[in-house]
Amino acid sequence: MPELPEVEVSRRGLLPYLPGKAIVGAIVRTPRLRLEIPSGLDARLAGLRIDAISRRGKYLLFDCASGRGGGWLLLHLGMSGSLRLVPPGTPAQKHDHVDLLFDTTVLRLRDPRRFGVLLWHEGADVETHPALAALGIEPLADNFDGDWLYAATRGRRAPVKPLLMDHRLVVGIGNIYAAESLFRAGISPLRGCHRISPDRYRRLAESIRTTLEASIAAGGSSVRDYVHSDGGAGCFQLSCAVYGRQGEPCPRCARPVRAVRQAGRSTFYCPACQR
DNA sequence: CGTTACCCCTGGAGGC
DNA sequence: TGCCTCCAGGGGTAAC
Repeated sequence: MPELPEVEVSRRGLLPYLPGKAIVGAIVRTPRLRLEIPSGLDARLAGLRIDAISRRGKYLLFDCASGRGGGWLLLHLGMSGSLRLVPPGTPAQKHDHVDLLFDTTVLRLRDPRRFGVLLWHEGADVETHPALAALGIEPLADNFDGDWLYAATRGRRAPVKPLLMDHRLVVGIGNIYAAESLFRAGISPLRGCHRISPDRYRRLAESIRTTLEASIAAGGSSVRDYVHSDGGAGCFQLSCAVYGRQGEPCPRCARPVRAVRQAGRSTFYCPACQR
C-alpha cells in the first residue's frame, strides 16, 4: 500500500507521540521480513531515545543517535506494511511482527506479505547506509523540477513511466502515483523519455508534486485514524483518475482507460489524453 | 542500456 | 465447500 504519501502520512501520525520518548525495549516476533531484522534489536534499542522521525523516499528513519550506542532505525513498509500505536498489553494479531515498546504506548508493525524492511544503522550518519546511499532526488524537494528531470533523463531512452518508478532517479513514486501523475501531465507512460520536451517535463514535475501533496493532505486529514485504527484509512482517500480503472471512461474525455504491462507492472492510461 | 523473468510472501477475487 | 489461477500500492538480482 505505501508509496511516498502513505509513508509521509504515517510519519506525521507518529510525530505527536514518539519524538522525545525513551524506548523501553523491542519485541521481534518474525525476524524474517524481506531482509532479516538484525538480531539483538531489543538490547540495542533499550534505553535509547527517539529524537526525531524523518523520511527518505519510502523509508521512515527513527533518529536514536543521541545516546551511547545510538543509531538510526530504518523502516520500509514494503507492499503491505502498516504502523499503529496501541496501548501496552494489546494482544498481537496475525502478521504483527514487531513491537517498539515505550512506557505508555507500543508502536506495532503489521506486514502480511513481509516485504517490509527493518534495519539498524549504528552511528549518526544515516545517509551513508547502503539502503539510502544510492537513492535519487526527493520529488517534494525544492530542487526537483522539470529542468532537473529533463537533465537527469538525457542519454536515456526508456519509457518514462518505469523511469519515474526508478528510485535511483526519483524516490517515492510507486505504481499508482506514476500513473496518476502522467495522466495529469497528459504524457503517455509509453513515451520514451528522450522524446519529451522541457516544457512537458515541467508540467510532469508539477503534476508529480501536486499529486503527492494532495494525497498527503487528504491522508493527513485522518492521520490519527491511520495510526490508531486497525483499518487502512489514510490510503485511497483520493480517488484515482486512471489507476485501476481499465475500461472505465477517462474522466477527461470519457474514452475507455487502457491497461498495459510495463516492466512487470500494470500501467493505466488514456490513449487519447496522454501522448 | 533496457527489458524480462524470477525471487521474496500472504490474501483476496474469480473461475470451475 | 474446495481448489486453481491470477493479481496486488515494493524492490533486488540475474540473464539476455
